[in-house]
This record gives sequence, structure tokens and C-alpha cells, in this order.
Amino acid sequence: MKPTKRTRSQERILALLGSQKRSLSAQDIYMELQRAGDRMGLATVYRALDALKLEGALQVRTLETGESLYCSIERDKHHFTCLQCGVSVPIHACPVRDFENRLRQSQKFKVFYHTLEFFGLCTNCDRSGEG
Amino acid sequence: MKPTKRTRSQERILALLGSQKRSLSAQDIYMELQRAGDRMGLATVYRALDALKLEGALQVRTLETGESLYCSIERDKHHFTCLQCGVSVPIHACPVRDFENRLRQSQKFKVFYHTLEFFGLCTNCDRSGEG
DNA sequence: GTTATTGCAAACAATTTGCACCCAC
DNA sequence: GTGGGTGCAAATTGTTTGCAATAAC
Repeated sequence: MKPTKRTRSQERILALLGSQKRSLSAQDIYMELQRAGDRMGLATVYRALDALKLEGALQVRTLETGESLYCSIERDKHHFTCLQCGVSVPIHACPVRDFENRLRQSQKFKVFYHTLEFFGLCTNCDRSGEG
Repeated sequence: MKPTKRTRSQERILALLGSQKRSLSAQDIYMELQRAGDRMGLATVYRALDALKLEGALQVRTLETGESLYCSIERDKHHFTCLQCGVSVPIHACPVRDFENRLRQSQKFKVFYHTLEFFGLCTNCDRSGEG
């Protein structure tokens, strides 16, 4: 991890993400900070997120809408996402950890994290689509 | 899988995807069809992709740029993506297949496919970021 | 003939960028 | 005082939607 010299904005965002159990979009973060009286421009939010991402300090999951969700790097949570209604159900298990470690040891990449997501239909949408 | 009644557009797109080894964006598909003299409006491409997606006929991977890539469902290829330069290297192995089967058997979701992606820095970007 | 599908262009939403200002050192 | 960090507003990009024209059955 590159010697880290963070801006105030980056620190604020990192703190916010650390205090939240859910993943936040850039716009969520913007509003969350605003609500806390901790005003910060939206562009700055994006720039800070980008910098933090590049140093491996947080984890990104991009939805099919194109919106990206951010959370602290410690998390290792995966999801099942319904392609129809978009509901996203966390899956508390990770079949990839060993694999990732081997990948790391191969020295070919510096691996920060992985995303694993299952797609299909939730039982609700599957039933209603049958007609 | 729901009894499938496909439009001509859907068939054309499915055929195109089947004939390609790489994943295509909606815009790629649009241009590819155009090049083949097989004109189709961009909106129709998106609508067809959406329908095919919902019946589990193809697989979507959304990049951090918000752009989505589509390929036939058979594929089971994962990637390492460099957060800096965006280069995406295929990984020909899948540590998730068993897990997915168990998930399927739990009857909680109708699983079409999964995406697995590793993020970090490629050796190039890692080196150059060290200064 | 009726219904679903299509194309076009306008609308949308998330993100990025240009630029002037400002703060920290 | 200088350089990086910031806010604002405009620009960009992928995608979606309204609506009239068209094709399918």
C-alpha cells in the first residue's frame, strides 16, 4: 500500500464509511455529509472516492444502473441480485477467499478485493413472470 | 426458464453474441449490426438486451464506468481489473461453481449466473504509482 | 384490424471536467 | 507566495422513455 497522504475530505469520507454498515453511493455520501453539517461538494466526493479506491482503502460495487456503491475494504459480503426488481440480498459466505490468496501469491496482480454477485430472479419475480 | 417468445431483434442480437468470443456493450452491438447491414435502433438494442437478460439468455457485467457488457450465458469467465488503467485480464478458473449449485438447491433464488471480479493494480500501474 | 415492436429524439442520471478561488504549508 | 484541494456549473456518457409509424398475426 502506497505511503498514504490523505486530504481532509478523504478522511471524512473514510470515517463516514467506517461508521456505516451499508454500502453508500457517492450521492448518499454527499447527502449524508450534508446532513451532518459537514458540507462537501459532490465533485470532491467523487475525487476523494477515486483516490481512496486507487490506494485500496475502500471497495466498490457497481450496480447495473451504473451507480457505484462504496464501503470500507474490510467487508467481504456478496449478493444475490434480482434482475427484475433489483432487490439485493446479502450472502454471508465467501467461496473465493482461498482462490484470491493463491492469485495474490502468483505476484501477477496486486489484489485489493473482489466482487462476487449472483444474478437471476427472486422467488417473487419468478412467480409473477410465469403468466 | 419461461416459455420463450422472442422478437426478431432479440434473435438477431442473440445470434451476434453467440458468434463472438468477446463481450459486447450495447453500443458495440448496435455498431456491429450496422456494419452487417442489419440496421437496428439503439433503443431497440437496449430493449432487446433487457428482455433477454430477464429470461436468463445472456450474461451482464457492468464496468465501473457504468457501461454494461453482454455475452451469451454459457461463458464462465472472470476477470482481474486494474482500478487505475482499467485493463481487464480474464481468469480461466471458477472457484464458485460448487457454491452456486448449492445456492441453487436452496430454492431461495432462481440463479442464472454469477459475476466474479478481482480489483487492484496491475504490475505496471503498481510500479508507476510508487513515486 | 388489433397489438406488440420499432425508430427517433428528447429526457435522464451518474459521473467527470474546466476553472477560479482558497487554504495549508 | 505557491501548489494542491475545493466548489460550482457545464459538459459528457450510457441508458431510458414518449410517441408516432410500422410490422406481425
